[in-house]
Amino acid sequence: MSGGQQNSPNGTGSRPNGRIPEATVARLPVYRRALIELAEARRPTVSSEQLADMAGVNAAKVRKDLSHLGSYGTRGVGYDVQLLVYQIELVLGLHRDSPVVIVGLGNLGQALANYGGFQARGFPVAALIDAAPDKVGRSFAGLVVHHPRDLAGLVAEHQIAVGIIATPSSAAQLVADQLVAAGVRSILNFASAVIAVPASIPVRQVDLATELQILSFYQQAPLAPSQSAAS
Amino acid sequence: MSGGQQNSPNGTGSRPNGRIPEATVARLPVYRRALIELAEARRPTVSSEQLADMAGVNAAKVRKDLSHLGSYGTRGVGYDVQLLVYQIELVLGLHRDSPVVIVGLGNLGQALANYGGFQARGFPVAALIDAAPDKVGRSFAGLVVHHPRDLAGLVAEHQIAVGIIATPSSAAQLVADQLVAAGVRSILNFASAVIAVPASIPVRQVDLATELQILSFYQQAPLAPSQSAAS
DNA sequence: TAGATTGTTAATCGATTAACAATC
DNA sequence: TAGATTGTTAATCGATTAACAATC
Repeated sequence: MSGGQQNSPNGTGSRPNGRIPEATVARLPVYRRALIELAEARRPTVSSEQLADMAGVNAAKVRKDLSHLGSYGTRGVGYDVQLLVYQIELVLGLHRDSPVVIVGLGNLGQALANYGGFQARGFPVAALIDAAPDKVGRSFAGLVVHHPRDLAGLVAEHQIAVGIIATPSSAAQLVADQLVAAGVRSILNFASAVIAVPASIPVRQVDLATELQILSFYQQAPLAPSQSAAS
Repeated sequence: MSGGQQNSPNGTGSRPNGRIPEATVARLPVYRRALIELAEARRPTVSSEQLADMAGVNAAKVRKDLSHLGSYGTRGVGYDVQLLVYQIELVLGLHRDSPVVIVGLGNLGQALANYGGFQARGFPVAALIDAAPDKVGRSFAGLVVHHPRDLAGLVAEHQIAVGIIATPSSAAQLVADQLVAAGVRSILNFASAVIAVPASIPVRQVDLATELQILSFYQQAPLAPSQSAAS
C-alpha cells in the first residue's frame, strides 16, 4: 500500500486537484454500483446520507470522497445520479473496455472464464492461457486455451490490459514476469503468493486463505471490524 | 473499516498489549506464508529484512507488526522461524479448524467447493447450500447440496464458523441473514453487494468487479500503488 | 569486543469524522 | 423565508517510516 498516484488528463478538468486518495479510489466502485441501482429505479438524485447507507459507510465519508471528483452535488438537493455515475466511470477509466487474459485454467480459472460478469462490466475475457498439455487446445466459454508462448501475440492482438493469474502459487512469479513482458498494464493475482513487478504495473492481490485467516482473527475477538473490502 | 477489536485470552499472555492494529492483522497471514516457506527450507531464523522482502513490505513494518505479538526475535540474530509461525497461528486462531459452508453453487461456488486448499489450510468445507431445485441433491467434491432450510441444522452439526456467499448479488442480503440466523460467526462475501450484518459478525468482501475497476484507475495513472491486498 | 539486528520512539503521513458555513 | 444538504475545515485517529539505543 505504498506508492503515490495521480490522475491522467482524461476528459474534463473540473477536478479540483489531480490526486485522488487510495482509500477513495477503492470506494468509488461501491458508490458506482449503488448509483446504478438508483438509476435503474429512476431516482434522479441521491443524498450523501442515502448513498452512504447503500455503500455501508457514513455520509461524511461519501461527501469527502465525492468532493475529490469535483462538485457534482446541489446543496439542499443531493447528487445527480446519472451525472455522478458518469463522472465516476470517467475517473476510473471505465469509458473504454479493458480486455483481460486469464492464465491458469484450474477450478478457479475455469470459473472465471465462465463468469459472464466480466464482459458485462467492461472487462471482456479475450484470451486463455495454460501451460499444461492437457489444457492447451481445450475450450472454455467459447475460447481456446493457448500455450504461454502465444501470450505476447495475444496481448498485442486483443489489446489486453489486465492479466489475471489463476495458477498455483508456485507459478505466480513466473506468470507475472511473462505477463509484464507481454505488455499487460495491470495484474489481478489470485495465487497465494506475493509477486514482484515493476512499479508502473498496479497489482491487486485476492487471496482466499488470507481472507479466511483475517476472519478467523476477528471471529475470536469481541468486536468485529465492519465490512472490510479488498484493499 | 471501523470497529475496534481485541484479543481473546488465548493461550500465552506474553503479548504486550491486547490490541493488534487492523493493518497488522491483515499482514500476518502473508508473513505466515513466507515463514512456512522458510521452515520448509529448514531455515532456523529470519531477519526482518529478509521477511520484508518475501512479504513485499519494508523491514520497519515487519518489526513493528511483529512487536505487537510480543518479543520473539533475538537482537543480532533475527526471529525464530518456527516460533513465529506458532505465535502467528495462535493470534489468528488457526490452532483449531474452522469449518465453512458454501452458499450458492454456480461457477464460483463449484470452484470453491473443488478447491482443495480449504481443507489443507484449516477451513474444511463442511456443507453446501443452494436454493435451486436442480442443484439440491447434487454432489460436488463429495458433498451433497442441501436446501437453505437445512442451514441451521448443518451449522450446528458441523460447528460451522464461516459462511461463504457465492450467490448472485441479488440474493446476498437474504443469504447473509440466513447465515447469521443459523449461527455462523463470520462471513466471506463474494457477491457484488454490500451486506448488513450485526456488528459482532466480521465480514470480508471479495469483489472481482471492484478489483478490476481499481486496477483500471491505476493503470491509466502514471504511478501505481504496489501490491494492494484484499483488506 | 565488533557486527548485526531487534524493539521502540518520535516524526510524518494519510484517512476518518464531526461540525458548520455556504447555498440551493 | 425555512429546511435540507453539500463542500470544506479542522480535529482526531491510525498507519507508516526512519532512526537509534538496546542487546545478542
